[in-house]
Amino acid sequence: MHLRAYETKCMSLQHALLVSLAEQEATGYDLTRRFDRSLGFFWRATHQQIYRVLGRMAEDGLLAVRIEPGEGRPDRRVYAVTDLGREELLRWTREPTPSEQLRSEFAVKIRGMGFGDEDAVVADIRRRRAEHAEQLAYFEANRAKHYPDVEALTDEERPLYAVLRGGILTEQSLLAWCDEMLDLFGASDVPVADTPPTDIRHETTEAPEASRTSRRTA
Amino acid sequence: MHLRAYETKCMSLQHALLVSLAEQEATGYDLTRRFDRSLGFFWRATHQQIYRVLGRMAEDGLLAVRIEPGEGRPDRRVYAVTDLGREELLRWTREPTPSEQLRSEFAVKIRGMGFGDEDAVVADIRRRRAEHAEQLAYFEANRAKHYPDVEALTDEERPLYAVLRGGILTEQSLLAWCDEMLDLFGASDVPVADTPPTDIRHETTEAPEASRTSRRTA
DNA sequence: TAACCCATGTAAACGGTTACATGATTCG
DNA sequence: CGAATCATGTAACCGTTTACATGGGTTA
Repeated sequence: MHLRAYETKCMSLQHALLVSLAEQEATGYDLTRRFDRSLGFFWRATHQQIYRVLGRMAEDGLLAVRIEPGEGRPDRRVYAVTDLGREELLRWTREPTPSEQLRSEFAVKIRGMGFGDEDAVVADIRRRRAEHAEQLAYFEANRAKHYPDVEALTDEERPLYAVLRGGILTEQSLLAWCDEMLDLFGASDVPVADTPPTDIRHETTEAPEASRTSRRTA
Repeated sequence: MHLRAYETKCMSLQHALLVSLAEQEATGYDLTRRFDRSLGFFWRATHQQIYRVLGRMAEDGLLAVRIEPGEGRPDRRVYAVTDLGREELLRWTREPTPSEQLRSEFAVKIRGMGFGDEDAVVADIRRRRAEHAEQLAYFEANRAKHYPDVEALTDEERPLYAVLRGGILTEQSLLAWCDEMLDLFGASDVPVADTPPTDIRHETTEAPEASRTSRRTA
């Protein structure tokens, strides 16, 4: 069978889909919702993109499609990983993952703040601090709920926990950066008002939860 | 004057170029090298892309071009920010910066490791740990050299320092994540060999505290 | 009855990457 | 003499985003 040229390059949505479908077969619609939730924090994708890539993967034999006729609504096209797909998954885990270069418009703006409205940039830092605090609280609540005891993790849970910890560490780091900058630019005296102490750690069982639409991590 | 549709959208390379040119006028070639260096860790761009965007920005009146004839080699096209460009820069600093969704193939791979070669993934974690340690050491050396005293920073230096700290915190966080995962997946007994304790910290000569990224509380 | 969910798609535009091309100068 | 530097570009491709489209079922 032929290999498309781009299969050798990044093409990561494909692998994200393979992982998600290896966990559980699904339709494009299902996957879209999964990407809106747990997986979505680390890899976002729109339904248009997902449908297109699913189609290509099926063509390439990585996925098998089963069509469930729907009355009135369009047929459900349920995708499952084939043997070839599993081989590709195995191959992929064996190759080194290139370090993604971080690309931060925020950092560029900080760097350029001297040429613009400094007060506005400081306000933006404060706004983002609140965002990161909220996201962190959400992750932490998730962790406390699903993985209360690190020692008791099963083999299946461990990778999910690891990824969640990645999110937590990332948010903690961004939050700490914002705090440091607010201190540096002399704006720490303005009350932040909305979020409790920055560093929510492990055993804490309180966790606000609050304004979150999506929950759960499958 | 007309506005292109995409000026209202992200279009961030444009702003990165505005910032860089506001600091110092330059040719496309100069900018390419700048993006390979300091600025490049937070925003990478190839020369092709830079030339294209520079051309468009000049068309739109954000930049002025001065042509210095070169003998033999192509003319130097030196770009400088116009008043309109400075206005755009000001406008940009006043609008909130959308949180960039992080997109990590690495996280996806961790999540899917159960369907692939787990040992290979653990090896990959170890490899990336070393990369982050190296990058962190580089940043930290940079900081020690250029900004040895936080209290003594000038107004011009402060944003540059802030951005560098962002890089340091990011790398510390990724490094801590790798360490945590190596511990979690029971591979910490394999010697890492190359880098000293995770947490290189600022002036603080206090206790190391080991793999922890953020401190502080508002 | 209005809004949202299910479920699929097409089309166009844009941003970014890679490959290819040119040609003089300087340095080891 | 070969490699790297200076300095600019074209062309093609790919991934991603946004807008638009369809149409029945469920719920407030």
